[in-house]
Amino acid sequence: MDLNLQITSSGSDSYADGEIKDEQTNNERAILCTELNRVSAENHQLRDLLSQLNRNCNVLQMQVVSLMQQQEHSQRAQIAPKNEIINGRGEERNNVNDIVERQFMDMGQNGKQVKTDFDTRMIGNTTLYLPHRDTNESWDMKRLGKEKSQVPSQTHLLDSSTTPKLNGITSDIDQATEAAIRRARVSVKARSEASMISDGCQWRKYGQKMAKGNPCPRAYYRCTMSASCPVRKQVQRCAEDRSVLVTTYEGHHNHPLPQAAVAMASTTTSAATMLLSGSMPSSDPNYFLAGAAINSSGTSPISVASISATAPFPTITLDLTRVPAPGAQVPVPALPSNTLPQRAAPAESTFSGVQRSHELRLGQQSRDQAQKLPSLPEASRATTTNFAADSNFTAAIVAALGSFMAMGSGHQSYNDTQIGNPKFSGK
DNA sequence: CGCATTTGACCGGCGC
DNA sequence: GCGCCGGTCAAATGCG
Repeated sequence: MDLNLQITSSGSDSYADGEIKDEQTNNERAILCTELNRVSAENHQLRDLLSQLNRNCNVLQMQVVSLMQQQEHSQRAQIAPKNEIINGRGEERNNVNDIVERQFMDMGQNGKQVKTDFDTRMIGNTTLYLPHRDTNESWDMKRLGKEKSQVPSQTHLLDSSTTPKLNGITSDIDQATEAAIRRARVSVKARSEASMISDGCQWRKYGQKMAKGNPCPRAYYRCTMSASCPVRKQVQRCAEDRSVLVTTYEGHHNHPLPQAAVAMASTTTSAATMLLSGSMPSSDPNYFLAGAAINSSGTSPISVASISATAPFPTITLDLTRVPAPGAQVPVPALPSNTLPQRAAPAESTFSGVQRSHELRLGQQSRDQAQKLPSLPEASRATTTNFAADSNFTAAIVAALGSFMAMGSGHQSYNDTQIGNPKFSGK
């Protein structure tokens, strides 16, 4: 206002007009810059908030899983507490959990230091160790179970796989172990007509080979969410059953992951860690880790996860084709729908994994036969109980299964190359 | 035109 | 040393 008065009182009108316009332009520019800065700052804050919410969501998901496992265990312990005491399984489990907890402790310089990295929360009798809110924790989630003195403690260590460092914890793992973990592999077998299962990550195909003993070509992908991400995966159709897609993951991500990808990444890392924990019997070439869910007839166990020592690299296989799980009924917190990848899904290229497996069975069998399948709660209870022997890995597997089911509603694979499809010519 | 995929070449490990 | 095999590279090709 003052400026206008001064200018209008000057002698040169044309000069004054030009100056006024310049001043107005400068003012508008300054205002716009200020506004832009404000919006940028607000945007930054919102992103931080969103990131924090995602982390909290992951933490809560894993806590729910863990609590449900504990609940299941409590119920079973009430049903047959004597059996465990008589056959000594209770003691054995405690030993296992001691090992798990020791593994966790070993990852830090000492347990005390590790624990001080977390806030603690009490839910019932369970102590939860959460990452500090005010730090950019590379841990998506850590959880320690009940105190040792109580019935089977469960320790869930979820390597974030989303960041290069684990804030003073990974730094204590010697490099050889880290290298070994990188070489450890996790295979996922799932029924899918799509060329690739949706795991929430973005992949770029960098090669394809015909592998010996399988007429279907093997495709090689690398993660493209970060330029330096070391994660690779191989996708190949099963020779025996070409409706089954075998996806093998290697390495862990060194960048933040979308929530939809967290479960799989966690599974990979947890499996790798577990594989190297020495918990598997050396005498067994193929050791069925867990998931020996007994079906309703009580005859044939359904293997869900197995460890292979015969493969060139330590490999754990999750066989989702055998999980008799209809859709969303698994007692696993399905990921919220808003965590689904944004890419629109075409009609047919959706991964349905477990769900499709079940649908196929229903399509091939009569209703009566289908009803003979183990009911889900029954099967999952057995699975959960057996998994509890290695709870570190349990939560990750369960989370991965839940994630798959949540994604079953439709997500396009990153590319639509048909692996093993007749129209696809191998090398 | 830029980017993703394809595919032949290349490399290293392993067994003989 | 040689061949086989799995894995990766990179130029060519295709596609939107």
